[in-house]
Amino acid sequence: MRLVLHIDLNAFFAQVEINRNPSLKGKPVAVGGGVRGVVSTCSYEARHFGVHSGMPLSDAYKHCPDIIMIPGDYHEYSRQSHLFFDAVREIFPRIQKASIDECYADATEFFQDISDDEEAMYERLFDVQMKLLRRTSLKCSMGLGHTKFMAKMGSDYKKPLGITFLLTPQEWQTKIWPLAIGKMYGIGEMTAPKLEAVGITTIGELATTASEGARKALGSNFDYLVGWANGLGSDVVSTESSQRKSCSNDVTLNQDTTDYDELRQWLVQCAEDVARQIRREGLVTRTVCIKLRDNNFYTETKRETFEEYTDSAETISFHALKIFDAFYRGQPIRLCGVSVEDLVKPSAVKKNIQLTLNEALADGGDSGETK
DNA sequence: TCTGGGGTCCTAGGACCC
DNA sequence: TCTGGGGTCCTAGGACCC
Repeated sequence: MRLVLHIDLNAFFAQVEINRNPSLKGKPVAVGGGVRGVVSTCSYEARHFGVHSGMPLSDAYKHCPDIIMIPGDYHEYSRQSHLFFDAVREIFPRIQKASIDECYADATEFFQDISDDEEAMYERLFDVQMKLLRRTSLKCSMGLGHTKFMAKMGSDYKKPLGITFLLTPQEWQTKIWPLAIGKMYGIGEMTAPKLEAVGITTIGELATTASEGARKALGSNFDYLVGWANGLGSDVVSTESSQRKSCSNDVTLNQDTTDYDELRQWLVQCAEDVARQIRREGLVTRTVCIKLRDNNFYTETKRETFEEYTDSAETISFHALKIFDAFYRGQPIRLCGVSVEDLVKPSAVKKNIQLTLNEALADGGDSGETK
């Protein structure tokens, strides 16, 4: 059986901020901002006050009036993420990045000589954790199991700096089965209440269910989720970095607006940002989508697919505005944005691609900016 | 001063073609 | 003159995750 390790950077953004400003150490710190923003990540001290990611800033201040709010520096987080995972890769050559702050590693060979001695394995993993901490000043927690799902549940089990083994059915059933169903990766805030309504409140209850109600609540996801709850699932750590499929930029306005021209200007700005990003990455698109969220938090998306692939800001803006004109009805808008889908490398496109002259010139260069 | 921003995957239905 | 079946593409939205 393969051994899969999941590594999760604990309160990653907050850690980065504390590392570069040690006076924040031991204090309730949150990364987040904007007039109508939410907490992106917060320190464990802030969590003691009940603050958590996704919480509106106004609520965070209510829970913890002294919270130190820091606007995010995502370039820096991305840079440190790369440094961290480069360090991981030196120890585990086969890793699969799952997000900016977590990855899976194939640890089968790493433990090959001691795979029957959990104590020795634990010590070896603890050494890795400390080595990574010394090297990057970043704390991580780790989970070890036979599938990616098991490893993921393990790294979440104890934070920060936790190490959790889920290698035997006993470990799995004593540690994971008692957890609330909402703690299961893959069960979100829409599905958890449905399962609770049919009497399934823990992961163990899902694992052993024979309930028709549960089958109905989960629909086509029933089989694999019950499998996961029983420790089944994929153990394939895929090392190739996957090509991104979409790129988006949206903005929550400081105040709701019905101003047609203002909304158009925001959309153009979002379209330009998206075009800049895909050009930087050497990608082209043929589907443009706009998103509008109204004052009731009702969100609509509309998209259009066209013949020719493009990376032109003008073309993307043109389509975004065309869609907007066709369906905006004057309701107060709190968020608008543009995304592009069907992203591909130009070389993968058989049909002729329309690149503007400027953008074609910028293609090999550093700056994708035109006009 | 309720509810960010950036993603992924999936589903269902309609249009269209043979 | 009453209506198949299969396949693909496109669209809109749901759910989830960090």
